[in-house]
Amino acid sequence: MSSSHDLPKNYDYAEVESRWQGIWRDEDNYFDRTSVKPRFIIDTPPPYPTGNFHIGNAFNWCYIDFIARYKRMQGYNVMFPQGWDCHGLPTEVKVEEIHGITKNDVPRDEFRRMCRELTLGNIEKMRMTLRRMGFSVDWSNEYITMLPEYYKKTQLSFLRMMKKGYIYQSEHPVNFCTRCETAIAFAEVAYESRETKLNYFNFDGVEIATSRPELLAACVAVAVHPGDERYTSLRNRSLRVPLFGHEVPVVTDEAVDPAFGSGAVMICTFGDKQDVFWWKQHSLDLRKAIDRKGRMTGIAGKYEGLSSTECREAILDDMKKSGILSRQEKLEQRVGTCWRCKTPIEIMSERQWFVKIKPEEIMKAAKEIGWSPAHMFLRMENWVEQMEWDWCISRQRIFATPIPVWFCSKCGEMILPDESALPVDPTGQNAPGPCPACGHTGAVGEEDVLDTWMDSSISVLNVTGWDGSGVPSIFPAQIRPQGHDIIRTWAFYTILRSVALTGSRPWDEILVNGMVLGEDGFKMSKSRGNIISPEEIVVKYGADALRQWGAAGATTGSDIMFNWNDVVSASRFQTKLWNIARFVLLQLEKSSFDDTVPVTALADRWLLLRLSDTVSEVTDAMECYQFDRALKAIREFSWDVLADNYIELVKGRLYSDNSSRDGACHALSIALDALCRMMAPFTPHFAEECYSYMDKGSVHDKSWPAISVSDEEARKEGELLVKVVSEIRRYKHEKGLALNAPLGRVTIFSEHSTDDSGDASRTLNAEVHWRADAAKLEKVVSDVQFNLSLIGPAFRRDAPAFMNAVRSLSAGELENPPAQVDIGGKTVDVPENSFSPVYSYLVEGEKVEVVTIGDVIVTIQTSA
RNA sequence: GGGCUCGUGGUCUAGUCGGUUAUGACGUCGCCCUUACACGGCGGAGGUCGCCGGUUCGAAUCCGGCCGGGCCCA
Repeated sequence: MSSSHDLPKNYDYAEVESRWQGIWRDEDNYFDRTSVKPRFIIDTPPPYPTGNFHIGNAFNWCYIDFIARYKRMQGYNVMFPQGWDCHGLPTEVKVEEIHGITKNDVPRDEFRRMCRELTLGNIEKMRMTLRRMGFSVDWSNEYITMLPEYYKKTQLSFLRMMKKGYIYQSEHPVNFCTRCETAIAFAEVAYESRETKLNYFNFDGVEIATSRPELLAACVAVAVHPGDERYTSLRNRSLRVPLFGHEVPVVTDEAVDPAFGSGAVMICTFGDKQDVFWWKQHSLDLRKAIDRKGRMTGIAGKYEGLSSTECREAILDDMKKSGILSRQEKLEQRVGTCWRCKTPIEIMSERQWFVKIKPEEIMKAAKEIGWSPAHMFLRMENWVEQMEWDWCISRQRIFATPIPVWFCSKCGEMILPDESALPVDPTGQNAPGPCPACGHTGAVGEEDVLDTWMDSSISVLNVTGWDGSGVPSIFPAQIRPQGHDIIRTWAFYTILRSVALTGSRPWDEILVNGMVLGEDGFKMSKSRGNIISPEEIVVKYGADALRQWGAAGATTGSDIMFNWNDVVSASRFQTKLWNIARFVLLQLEKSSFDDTVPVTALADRWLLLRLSDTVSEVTDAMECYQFDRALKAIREFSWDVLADNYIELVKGRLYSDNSSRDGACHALSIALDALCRMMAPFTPHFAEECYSYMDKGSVHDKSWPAISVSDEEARKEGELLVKVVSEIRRYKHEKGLALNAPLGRVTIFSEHSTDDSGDASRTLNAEVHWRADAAKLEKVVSDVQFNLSLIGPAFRRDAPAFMNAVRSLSAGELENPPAQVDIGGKTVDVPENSFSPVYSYLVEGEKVEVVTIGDVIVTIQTSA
């Protein structure tokens, strides 16, 4: 195949990446349902098809792809599916915008068709980005939640959960967005700080403070603290609501804060969650003053039809006119808003569908899952512990999975479809049969649709093949990778649904990634103008450089700032590695070598030992999903160990015809092979390109490197060799010599006799002698070095005294330590190896320069 | 107000179940175009590890308090 003679001098990421993307086949990444290999199933987050796969998605997918590729190389049968979570409001709004209509201008079916069409186009755009990033997605397991084969499973799961008693219908206060005209769940409420006014007014003789005067018509009671002396006379009385005139009771409740406002509170249905609590607690009336569109209702009398803001102004005006408004104060408050459109939410009592939350059940499963990083589990725990209301799953929208239910128009009995008839759309289809209760044949289809989390929270059931007939044999999945922003939604709902439908946890592990921040350290947003798209980066530096940023930019789980520097340095590392590969491949091809002989030269053994260290470090890091640690170890080995030290050491041998060349070639070929394999999950295109020149097929079919060398002698002597070379480089630098300038004679006195195969000599351009005998130098003990990790535990508070005693020993005693020393009148044993002498060397006669490396002496005779 | 999390050279960042000289990148300064690489090599400068206190022979690391950022929730 390719010969390295064709190796281009520069690495052209754009050409290489698009070439391999054209060569790789989708089938290579398919999950094999018949395989006997251990399985590794990933519950990939299905993104919302906005048409724009943003950098936060890219970051998340980088982690997934690192894992998928690594696991394949470790022999797993990997499923890396790709889903699309289609339903929801943003698409409806976009369609209304594009076609210049509102959802009610066209038939339901027509509106859904428009939404589907837009969504399919957006999915196609996002697929392109996924491919351009080199993600090894299993396209045979792609799913699109708006298509019948998926949402019939959503409907099936709904029916099953209803049968098991998890789903019920009831009138209950819910969070309601009056702009979207739909109920939303607590998880979809965002909170914003804002300043409003606290209005004090005369409420039938009692001063009341309220921030929501527009709800006066919905006032159903006045509450005071039972111990509040100011209001003892009010107990068991009723008051007349100003402007409206209806009578409301006075109730007492511990939850009233006497210090807030006037200490008397009006309870409305509903101003906030506390009102709901009181309303239930005291069995109060229900007065709906605001309708689904945010307009005042009939009970608001002359204010009927006004928006709540208009009504607020009008009521305050009227209060002023009638002289009951006494004063207004500024008030800081956190107001709940719709997370999609930021409209303040209202709490309204509506007939809705709910899923029962069973905190113990969810926590039990959540605890069985391995959380990385571990502290992310606390977010789940905190969320579950403070859940007060059940999950409202019904929405008053159109583009969503229909709730598969009809109601008998005569007796109101619920009519359910047969599971085999799914999917169904009750707004466009007749009921499956007569009413089971009264036999009547007329029925009305449910118009409400399901929350889109009802679709996406069964992603793992879908990919594992759940069809209601039992728990799939490949369930649960092995891992859920996702961001920490959706722990309380997607992770929470998925656990809930898995437990409800299968009785067990959805995944073995969950890996939580951080958020991507802009270069300025803030969340990326249009208004800040700090958005950077994956495409933009890929065009400038390539997908592999962006992927390296994803791996090395931050420790797993923490937020990551986008940073061009990291992308640039990633790209430089590729250039460096490309040049290393080029050099190695040219050497390997220059002349044949015998790769069957054992590697014997010191430098070669040292390289393989360091490679073995690197493989175990990288493997360990990958197993813990610490991608930054893994890539860092690879970079250090490549750049520092291999390029700057090893290659420089063995160039002399490589350029020779000597048989000692074989060992170096062999070591280089092992190192390059292993490096390509370890880089494959991170930079699949780059690794494949380098590997292709080795004529061994695709690197992505290869197993993860397994190199295990334990050669402590090579470590010790190799480090010395490297250290000698680097010290003499420094020496040359200090003397103003060029690094390749001839140096004369270098003698290394080390107690371990070392054979470096002449590598040091050729590298330093000097005559190098290794000698095991003592240097003929005057050696003087000049200092002492302590081993604190030994002295500390042994002496505790006496450690300083011990060290002082040692310092005052004679030179001879420092070299041959006494068995005991006196410290402050006490005699203590001297632990072995607790200190060692530091030597200086005095030289007589010849002009010899001395460099010391620990207890090794290196002399340099510059005059030839 | 509560929970979680972070604060490390100019910038970003690793390390955090205590141990000798605190990691790397970018930037910066000096020397070097040595036949893989100047997107390079070699060498240097630059840090009170947010502040205060405690535990300890020894603290970036453990404990307490404070200051400042972020996220989530009331």
